[in-house]
Amino acid sequence: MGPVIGMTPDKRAETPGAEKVAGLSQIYKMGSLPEAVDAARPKATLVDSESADDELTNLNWLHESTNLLTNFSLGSEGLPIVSPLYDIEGDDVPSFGSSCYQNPEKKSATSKPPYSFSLLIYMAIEHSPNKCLPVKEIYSWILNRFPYFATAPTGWKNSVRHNLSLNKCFQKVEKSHGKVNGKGSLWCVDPEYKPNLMQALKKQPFSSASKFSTPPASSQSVSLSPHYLSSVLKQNQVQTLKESDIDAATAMMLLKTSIEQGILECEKPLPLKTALQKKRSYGNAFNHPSAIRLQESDSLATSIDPKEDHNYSASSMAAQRCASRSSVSSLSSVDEVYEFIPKSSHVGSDGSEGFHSEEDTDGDYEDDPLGDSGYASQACADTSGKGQSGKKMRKQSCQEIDEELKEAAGSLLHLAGIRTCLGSLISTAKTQNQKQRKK
DNA sequence: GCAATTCTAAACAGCG
DNA sequence: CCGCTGTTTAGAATTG
Repeated sequence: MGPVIGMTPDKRAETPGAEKVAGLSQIYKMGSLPEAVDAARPKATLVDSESADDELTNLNWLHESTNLLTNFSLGSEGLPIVSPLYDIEGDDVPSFGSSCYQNPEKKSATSKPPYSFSLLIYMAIEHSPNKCLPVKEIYSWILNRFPYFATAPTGWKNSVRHNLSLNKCFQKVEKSHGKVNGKGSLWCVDPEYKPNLMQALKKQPFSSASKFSTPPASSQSVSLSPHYLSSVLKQNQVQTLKESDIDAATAMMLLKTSIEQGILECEKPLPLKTALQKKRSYGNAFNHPSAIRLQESDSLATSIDPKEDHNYSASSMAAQRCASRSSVSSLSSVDEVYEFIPKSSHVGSDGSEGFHSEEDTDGDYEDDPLGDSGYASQACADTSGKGQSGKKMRKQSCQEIDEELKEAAGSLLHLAGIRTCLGSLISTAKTQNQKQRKK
């Protein structure tokens, strides 16, 4: 987080919020003090960087944070304090900046959000009804939720754009359907990377509470990540059901194969390693034509991914590909999501192993697609010359894939819903039938 | 110490 | 021309 500290002295003098940030960045750096801490603490303590440092070393914050976790889960109004997560959970069509859940961020108006820009963008986009936002809307969402940026140096917008451009999690979608502002594009979250983003979110300070809190079963003190994930899932379900045309044929295939093999299978508690392997090979659970088609498209898309060349090493993209193969399934079952979270959260400190096992043969997996850290890998990217055109091609195919994914996911989700709904009906009908036969 | 990650700054081009 | 958007590069700080 040091960049602010790393600002040149003159720049720091220029920027009004800089001195605040310098102190607060210590808190941010910790990555363990959620904004709830800000809310529960006197602001003076926050601004005092020295005391923050002390707390860093003497671990008092840990004790505090355990207390704060209560507040963290439940706000004063009985609402989860982590509004972005809560929001996604609560509303299909989120309202911006007007509801009660905007307060938590505003409580920490002077503190830098404990989210990376990637996650901020992700949350902003996920909050949008269409899961697509122009840059301006992303700005405003962030501003709305994290007023810190209102006083922060304007460079953060540059950082947002920088992230959008460089981060392969975000796709640029040309405004084709008569959007109002002719300027700029819409930005969406690449569905391939949603699981990764969610995992990254899980790794954030807020969701680190899940490490302390009880499993999701405990209703009110439920960990946030499952909340978030399930809420995103719910939203995706609604979204896909609304937006996608459900291919009946595909649906039947899904009903016969994927659901049986995938969802049913994933409902069983699995050993960690098995679960992880299943995660990796989830594409296998979708061994129906459309799934195969998707996989093919997937590999096609990723194979021409210029970002892969530019931003990330091939090995990391292999991880992305692998993760992406499970993206549909990752969002297709709450059970699976829930199954995944606690395990991944205790697999490793960063939970990165959540998407793979040590036995991976697809390459060296890297779980975090969020960074713009590809700079280093540029050195080994000998195909970086593909540049823009390749990226556009990739974007196009990604859009196509996105559509296909939506369709498939929609079909699957829809059928899963039908299945669960009809399941009881069918079973009751069966029992009734059996009773009649017995008579 | 090093690599990876993240953030910030800046330059530049394209577009409205 | 100006402002916004998007891309790219460079550098600094942090973290594991």
